[in-house]
Amino acid sequence: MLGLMDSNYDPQQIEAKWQARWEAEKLFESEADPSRQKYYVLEMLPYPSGDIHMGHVRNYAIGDALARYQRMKGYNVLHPIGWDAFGLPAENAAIKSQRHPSEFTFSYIARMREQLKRLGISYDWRREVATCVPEYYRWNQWFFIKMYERGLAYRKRSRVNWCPQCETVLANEQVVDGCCWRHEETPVIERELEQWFLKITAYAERLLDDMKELVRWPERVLTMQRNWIGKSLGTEIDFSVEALGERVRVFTTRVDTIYGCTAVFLAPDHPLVEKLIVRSPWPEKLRAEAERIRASVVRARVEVNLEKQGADTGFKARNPYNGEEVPIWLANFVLMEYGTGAVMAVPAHDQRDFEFCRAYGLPVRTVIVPKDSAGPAGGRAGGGAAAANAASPALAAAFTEYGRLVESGPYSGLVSEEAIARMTRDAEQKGFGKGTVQYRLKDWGISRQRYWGTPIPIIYCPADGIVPVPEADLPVLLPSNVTLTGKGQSPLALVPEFVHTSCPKCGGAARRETDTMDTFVDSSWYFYRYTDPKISTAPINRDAVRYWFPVDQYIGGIEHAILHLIYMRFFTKVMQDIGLVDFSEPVNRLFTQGMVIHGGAKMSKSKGNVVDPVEMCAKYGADTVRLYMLFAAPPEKDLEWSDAGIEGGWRFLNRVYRLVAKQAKRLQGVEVGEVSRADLAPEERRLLRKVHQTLRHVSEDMEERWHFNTDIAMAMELVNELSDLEPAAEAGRIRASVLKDALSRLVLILSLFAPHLADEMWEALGNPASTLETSWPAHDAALAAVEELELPVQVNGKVRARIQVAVEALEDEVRRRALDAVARHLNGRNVAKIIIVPKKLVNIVVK
RNA sequence: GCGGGGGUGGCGGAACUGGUAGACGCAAGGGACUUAAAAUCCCUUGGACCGCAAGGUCCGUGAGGGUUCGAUUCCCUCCCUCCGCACCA
Repeated sequence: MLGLMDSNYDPQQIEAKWQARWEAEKLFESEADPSRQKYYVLEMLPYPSGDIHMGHVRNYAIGDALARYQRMKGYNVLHPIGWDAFGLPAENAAIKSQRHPSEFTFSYIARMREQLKRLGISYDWRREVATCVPEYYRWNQWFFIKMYERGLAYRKRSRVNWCPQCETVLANEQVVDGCCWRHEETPVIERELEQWFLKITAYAERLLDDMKELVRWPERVLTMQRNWIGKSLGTEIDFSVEALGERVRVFTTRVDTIYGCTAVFLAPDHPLVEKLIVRSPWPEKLRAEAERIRASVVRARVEVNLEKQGADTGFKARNPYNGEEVPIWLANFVLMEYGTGAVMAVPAHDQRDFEFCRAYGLPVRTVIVPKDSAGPAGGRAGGGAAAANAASPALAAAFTEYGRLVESGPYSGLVSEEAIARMTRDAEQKGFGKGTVQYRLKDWGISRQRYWGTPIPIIYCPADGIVPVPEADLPVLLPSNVTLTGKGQSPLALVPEFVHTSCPKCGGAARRETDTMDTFVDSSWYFYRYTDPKISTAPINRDAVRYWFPVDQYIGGIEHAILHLIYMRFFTKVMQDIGLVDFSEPVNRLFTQGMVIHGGAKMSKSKGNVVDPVEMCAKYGADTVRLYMLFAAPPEKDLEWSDAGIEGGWRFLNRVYRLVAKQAKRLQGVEVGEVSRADLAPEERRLLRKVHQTLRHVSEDMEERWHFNTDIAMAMELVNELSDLEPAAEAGRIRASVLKDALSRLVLILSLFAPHLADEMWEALGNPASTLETSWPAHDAALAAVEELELPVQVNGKVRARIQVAVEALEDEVRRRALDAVARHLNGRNVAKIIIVPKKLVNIVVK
């Protein structure tokens, strides 16, 4: 005799019992098996911050519902978890308390692991990965060296975001509105540092192109990535600076406007600026101007809508198209990091140039008119353009659209599109320019002046220069005896035995790189490691990857749309080029869940609005918490936490428990046979109809839509129906076998959302195995079907009556019944048309 | 400014491909059980109006227009809100 249920629902006891049993029976473990179809469910790995929060619970409850469903559907499911274990928070905590970051990290991992286990998520814990152990990070180093060998990792001096409070570099993503994410009042300043970069820009085109494979990714994420990459087609044009015998190259997407160019603007840190200063009759003054403008660029990163500032260099550049000389100005809105760091100023057709030129009294010359404007056909010089130019001081804004060229020499009369093509070709033929592609995407700066990360495996030798650590010498271990000061300098630089080494090439004294890697490197490939987490001869096991990849479903927060989710795609492409994998995109389907908010704001310690999942589990049990996380909102939307709401979930599970507990004893030994519609009593029919309708809804929803809130709502309706029919069951009008069939299917549905309770009830109904080992039940369309339905009858679109008709009722009958039902609303008017939508409604149109 | 979500009862939300708006849950009110409370169970619950009642009428998915027999759903204009990017040439 299998266990029977107590009269009271005790989630603590039930959940402990089933978690122990699942673990003992290794229910969540899976192995590659080519004879079976696989399904890889992946959730974004958490940072071990100490405690799980509701956002985690939501993420993992979604993943677990899917993992359980796919397992019951017969797939060989891989469902792993790990730890994004390097990072600044542990280092800061360590500085504060004079302990070691690894202490924090590992104790937090242990704590969070227990918390996750308390939730009963179906993870294969044998595959757990922590990114801060040498067995893992050595492969970060290995990837780095592979990239270095291919020219994809390089070193250059560059500007970094620096927080004066933290005294350390911040990643771009740690800069919020120009300020430090941890010191919201502290503006980030710029510093120049030697940095290691990964050449993600070399993959810009493939990152864009392969998006066509990502048909199962949210459009939102793809759009964000597309904008982030920011491809734009344009033309580079050389202007000659005859006074210096130099050329300055500008980038423009609107070469068609070049006859309207009235200046050339340089970024204040453009390399030409120094040469101009040297040759200037007023070098001191120009240098001071350049400094002033440069400072205002820095400020522009903090403040929005900064005023345009500039300075005339006194030099001129010649426009190769019309031979005209225009002044060279420094401008604070021109960025050295984009394009060539120099632009041609066309105030009539670019809003920024317009504002600048107006502020400094530079001329504005119209060379594009609207295509449909009534100017002289062919746009010969004079006429419309002259009139437009005469009026230009009154112009309120630049005309930035495509149009027709005027006053543009041989190109006058062309439309912009045509002019761009022809003028670019001419520039190429005459050798003063070329068509080109620019991206906003910048190379990924991965150097961090921090301790708690992967050491960059590079040695600097006075004789041999930059020398990568040989593969055989990996890993470069992170030393443990460091002093963490948080004072701006790489902590590793203060560890002599780490820094001092010998050159792998010449054996002479050399020193190591002391920066560590951005932790986004760690998370760019961790999901490969799960397929064989212990492999020590290579970063990944190719056979295992071949079987398990691609990830069928990835689930996580939208905040990683252009960070982790683009780095991860980049890494896979590099891995493809190295020959590690034979595909270019690692994730088939991506799902981004909404945030958990409370009192209108994202839960956070600083706002004091955090609801602790551990406390909630102690109060209601994991099943209730998980159920509520799935019920309160569709998963892609933000979810507002509600104390009353979770009470509702708790009440529902109690109702189900009582319902099943009451019947379990008499149903335990009952055989459930095949039922056919014909031999069902009316109340049996009614019950099974609801059962199969619910099952149909949930089955369809789990495949595609994932509106778990509606699945649970349907399960609640089914429970309501069961309660309503309880008297009929007690009176024997519903046979035990039918009732057991209904309850069994309800339990299997609930096992996706409240697995512990489901297994408890499943056992009490006489089943020795877990719900997870049971096949997902098919729904019976005949049983789900309705025989009779209520049709609304509209008159001119307004519901005036409802009629009961048999599903198979003929149109004639429906029409006749409908007309009868609304006779009094027709009062003599002519029926113009009757629209019958089968099984939906009747609409009678009268005049 | 550009790009992308979103706006439905007192609240969270449902309505999947243009076909009964408000499923399910919460909250609220009433009732049953109880000495009482908790728990549980039952009933009511978008708004306005008519009716003793049975029942009925009108309005209603951010606003205004349009297409359609029929619009929360499609089209146009606008408002509000959230998110991302933001002087990218």
